[in-house]
Amino acid sequence: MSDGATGLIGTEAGAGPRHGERRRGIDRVIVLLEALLRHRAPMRVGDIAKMIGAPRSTTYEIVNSLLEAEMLENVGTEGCVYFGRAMHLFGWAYSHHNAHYRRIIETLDRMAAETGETVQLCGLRGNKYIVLDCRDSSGPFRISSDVGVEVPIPWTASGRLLLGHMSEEEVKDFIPPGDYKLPDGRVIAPAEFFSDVALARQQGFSETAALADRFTWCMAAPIRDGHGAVNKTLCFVLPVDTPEARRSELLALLCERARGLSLAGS
Amino acid sequence: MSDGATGLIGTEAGAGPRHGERRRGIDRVIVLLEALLRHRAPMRVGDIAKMIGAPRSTTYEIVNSLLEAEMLENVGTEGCVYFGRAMHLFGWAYSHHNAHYRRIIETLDRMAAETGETVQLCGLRGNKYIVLDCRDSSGPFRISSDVGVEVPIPWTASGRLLLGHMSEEEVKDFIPPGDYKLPDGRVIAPAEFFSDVALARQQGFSETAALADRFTWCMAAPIRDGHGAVNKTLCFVLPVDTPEARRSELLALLCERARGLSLAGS
DNA sequence: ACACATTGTCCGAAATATCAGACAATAGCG
DNA sequence: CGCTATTGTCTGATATTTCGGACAATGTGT
Repeated sequence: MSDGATGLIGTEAGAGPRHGERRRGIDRVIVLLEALLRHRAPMRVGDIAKMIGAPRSTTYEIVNSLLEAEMLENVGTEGCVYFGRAMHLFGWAYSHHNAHYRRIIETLDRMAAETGETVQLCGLRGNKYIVLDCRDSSGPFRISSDVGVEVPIPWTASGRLLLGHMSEEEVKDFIPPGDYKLPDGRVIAPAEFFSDVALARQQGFSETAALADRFTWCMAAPIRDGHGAVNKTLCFVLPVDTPEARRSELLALLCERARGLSLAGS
Repeated sequence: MSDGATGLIGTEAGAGPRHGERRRGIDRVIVLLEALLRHRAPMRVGDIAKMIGAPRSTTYEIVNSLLEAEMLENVGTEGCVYFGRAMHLFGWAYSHHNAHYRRIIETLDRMAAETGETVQLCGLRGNKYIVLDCRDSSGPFRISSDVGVEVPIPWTASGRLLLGHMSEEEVKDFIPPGDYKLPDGRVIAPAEFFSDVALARQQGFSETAALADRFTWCMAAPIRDGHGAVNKTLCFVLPVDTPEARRSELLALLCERARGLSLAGS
């Protein structure tokens, strides 16, 4: 999925209110949509209610309103709902409105076509890493990239760049201790991660191998905003056994394109 | 944009309530998002309030909540807001969850790459036509396709297929009389449109020239669901002077791919 | 400088949403 | 079949949201 992570990070959207605590409908809507995104699959209304800690009748009311608006839609025959067409339209409006983002999308398309590899646009969401957009390779090694899935930052090449503006202390406070444990049980020493962050900052790119996914090699380069800040990265996700010469070539391309997408002043 | 229409159809989302009529926050959210989608550009909060007929303080409250949730984001320096990153993530979840939709997206990609033309997935929204997804051509004749923009049905090749399940009477009642007037002032006779619908139903495809846009030729083929219903179409938007041989070739490809995307039972 | 318009926030009372629970219908299990 | 669980909807009173208006600050135009 993201910088090669292959597992769904199961975190319940458990920020439900104490029993009886009233919440505005709007806040319920927001929590419901977040929970559904985290779940990544259609859910029954009763389960949604349990998941977000809302009364069943309220949840039905909200879901029915969102169904009517096509922000949700019914899926299958067992009373499940998931995101609806309207979300796709809103999302398209978001991603195609902004000229910069459009350039990013075109770059993703071009790079995937030119190289036959998986290309991703990545960023942070809270204290987690996410893939924001992706063009999968058309080659035999297909990475299944889950846009929007939250992944622990230390698992990722991008993460090492995206925290470059933070001091060691700040990074330490930002990342939950449990996030240093990889999917296969290995643990990244925080000190090692901090020096990776420093190295990425100095080099202007970052590479990781077999962290989130034992079979992938990930490389990331920063896209800088007008103030020099890095809040998005451009990444390749490669088979771990990609020859070094090929990797060098791809890294050079990645850095060049990311630099091209960086805004003036950087 | 859609089946070649080149103008933004300015319709105010003027279904605001009578003054003083209380509305739930949720309903306000839905109306606000719809209005913003119709507007297609960032708006100031005061203007949104006017547009949807809501009190300014309520609108500020709602916008602030949606900003916090990243469903909206600030744009520029003049207090404008537009859709936010969370929408993109919700939309991606929608369009990549469903295996059928994923196949459609892949087909769009492939057809655009193979032909160098603009390919669209189209459908209805209420009594208007919209482009649901699109892959623009990489050639010199770039169609600017606005996914989500509502367009009068008689302006489009797809529209002639999407109403195929309706009787003449039903079509007549469904389409507002003003929708037969083209962007350049010409008027389509309803009787002519009805027979176009019948012909499209019989032929299993539809072609129009220079309707929504004087410079484009549009062809559409139906994607049938498991019950044989047509609620999506696959389209090409071509330069109006495309040679007939080329058009025949593209039409054959279009029909074949649309058939391939149609679900069993059709 | 002045006048007017807009922005973002705050306020309080009337309107009503939200909650917890109930009900009927349906589904699933032993 | 009986029992339990779940679903979708309905109910009414308390909690609180929504509305219209006000205020201070800022912006715009003459």
